[in-house]
Amino acid sequence: MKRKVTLKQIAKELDVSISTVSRALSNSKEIGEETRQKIQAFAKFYNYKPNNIALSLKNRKTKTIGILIPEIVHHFFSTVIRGIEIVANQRGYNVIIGLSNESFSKEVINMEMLANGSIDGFILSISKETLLHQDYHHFKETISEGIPIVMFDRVINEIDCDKVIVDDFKGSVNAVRKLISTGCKNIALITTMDYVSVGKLRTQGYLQALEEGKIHANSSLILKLDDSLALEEHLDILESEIEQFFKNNKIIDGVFAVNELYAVTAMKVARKLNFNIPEDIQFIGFTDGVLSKHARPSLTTVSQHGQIMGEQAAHLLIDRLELDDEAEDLEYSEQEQDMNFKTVVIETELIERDSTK
Amino acid sequence: MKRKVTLKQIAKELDVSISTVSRALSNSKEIGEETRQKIQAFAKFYNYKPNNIALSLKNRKTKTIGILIPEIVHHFFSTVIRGIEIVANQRGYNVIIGLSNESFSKEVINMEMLANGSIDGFILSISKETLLHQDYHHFKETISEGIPIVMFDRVINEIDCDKVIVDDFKGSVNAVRKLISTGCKNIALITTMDYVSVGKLRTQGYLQALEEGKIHANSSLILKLDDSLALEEHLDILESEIEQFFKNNKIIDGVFAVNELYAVTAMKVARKLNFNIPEDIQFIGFTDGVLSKHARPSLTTVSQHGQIMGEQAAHLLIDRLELDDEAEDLEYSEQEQDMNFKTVVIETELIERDSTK
DNA sequence: ATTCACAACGAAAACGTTTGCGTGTTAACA
DNA sequence: TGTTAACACGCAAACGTTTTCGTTGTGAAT
Repeated sequence: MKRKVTLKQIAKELDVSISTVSRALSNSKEIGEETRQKIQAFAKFYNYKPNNIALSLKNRKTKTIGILIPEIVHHFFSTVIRGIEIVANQRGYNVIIGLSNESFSKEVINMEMLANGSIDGFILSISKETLLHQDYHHFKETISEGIPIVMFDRVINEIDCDKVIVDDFKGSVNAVRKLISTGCKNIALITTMDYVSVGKLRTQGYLQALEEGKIHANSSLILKLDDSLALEEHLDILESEIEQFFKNNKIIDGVFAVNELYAVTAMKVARKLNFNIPEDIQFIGFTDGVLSKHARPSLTTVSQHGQIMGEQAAHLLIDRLELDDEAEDLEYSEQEQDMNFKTVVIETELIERDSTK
Repeated sequence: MKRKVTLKQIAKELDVSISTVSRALSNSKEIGEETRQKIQAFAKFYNYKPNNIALSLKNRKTKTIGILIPEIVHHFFSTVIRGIEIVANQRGYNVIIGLSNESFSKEVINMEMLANGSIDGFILSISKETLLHQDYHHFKETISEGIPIVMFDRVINEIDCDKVIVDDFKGSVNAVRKLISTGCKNIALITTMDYVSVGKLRTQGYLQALEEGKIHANSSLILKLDDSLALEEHLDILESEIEQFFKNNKIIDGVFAVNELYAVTAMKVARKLNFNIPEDIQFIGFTDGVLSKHARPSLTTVSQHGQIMGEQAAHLLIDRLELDDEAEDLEYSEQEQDMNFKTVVIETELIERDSTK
């Protein structure tokens, strides 16, 4: 078990000073040709690699970014992570992951844990519980400590930082427009309780499209489901709720659901009730995942382009981190006033499959 | 932008030494009651938290574990990560993630990047390309540098380290037994090229079960698919390959597929060919994911219990890390001979759904 | 012979901690 | 009054780097 070799050891072995070794390895021309060669050869032989932790301490930056998300066994979130990881790696950063599991306290704990020097900045999506409590002190504190944050998907206006979102409103409008244009007259909305900002926006998009299409919104065609129903265990309850909903509203000829699971489940129920899809009733779901692609019939969806969101978020964060660097060099840090936060909006895309005409 | 406060700043402000501050905060009774109170109050007020990087450097351990996997947009792998994260957090560790994207070089780069002090140990699943090349030098080097590795799912015997696997052989035997016991006489196997160890084992399990059931293995009933066909873009090719396979072998009345996607796609094709499931033909897939649960009909699967695998892997790694600590304290590090590596085998579970009788 | 420039290298500080050891003060004891 | 022990605290090293600021030694120019 050969422990990793350090500058000090090389220096001792070659009977030179630590600084000489350091300089030789960085090809400084202050060091004589001969010694440089010797040191480099020795270092290569012993596979010397500078210790990241020591570098982090010295440079006061870790070159790693913290990702904080509610859940990882989730197609959308894992896609975002992939996007972040790709860009981070390209630009020389690592990613460290924290899961809030939709819990406020876990979000706070994780954040504080990572904020103590482990990371240079955060990319995060807010947990439902946090959105419910509307307690954002941990975000504010982190930012005030000089650690930049980039929020994606589930964001809040209250916090000043870079953001990456999709146009939930526009995406929903487009989806419902599609239903209208293919002849739907009674379009149902299946959604969650709307304390999650994106849910609210999707509902508004639905209403907007109806209005445009001169269709009177009918509140009995809106099914608001408790969030816990999204959990795997309650699949049967979810189905029966939707079944009841369909039975109470036989006129439904189009369904827009705010997530994939709701849409696919609704399709399943509709088929059970002997509806023909898409002839009798059409379906569109928000968020494109594996389920949509393999459902029968395959589901038309509004794609959020998770990977692109992740890539953009990573770029935003790293840009800011490296901009901060320069600012520090130039002693500019005083001008904190106009941080120039950006909000990048990713265009959604309607992926048409067999659940619509 | 209030930068994080350090011991030095507190010391200066309160006109005591750094060591006094450090001791006061750790409740050392070497410090007088009064000063201790004063320092603690001050620290709390300024929200002092020790800098993780400095601690890591001092303690020569980072309290973070590196996860290295081929892909993250993948139900099984993300489930494992969740398991790891839960245990890691419980035991005071963070997780940092690297994706190899099934590429050998990315695996090596990522590994070297993290091995330079960023992590205390690895939990990883080997990329396909690495398995193909059979080049394992990076694992060996990492281990020889004193960084422990825990492998899961895709493991190799050649490397001495802790491992967490499922009994792919037994799981497959059970699955095929199930098919036999429900009357299948001509059972097909849909698999990948078998340089991935788990694929080979699953094939062996299939053959074993056939033998037990006195069924003569028929090589034309084994469909070996190129790995690239698993990619999303080639879904249609995948379908047509399977369709051809079915048409060439009309006697098939049971299908065992080594992954969820193959099984679900095969079901889709079978339905298209007007087979009744499970009356005419039954299906079982290895690996339980979202697809299986929501397929029509829902797919009977062999669950690998990814989360449990992750939890076990994390426990194995952290146990070893903390055991190493003691060893160091006791100057025991010499006895490197018998490292006592464990291989934990997670029991698979046959989750019966509607694709089997 | 003296100065000077330059090449080649070393000492030490700094990043933020923890900790072994040393030291000064006080109070108790003989 | 002198010795000592307990107490309360400071110094400095160490973790592994990078980098600023010296400090040598050598050859050339004056």
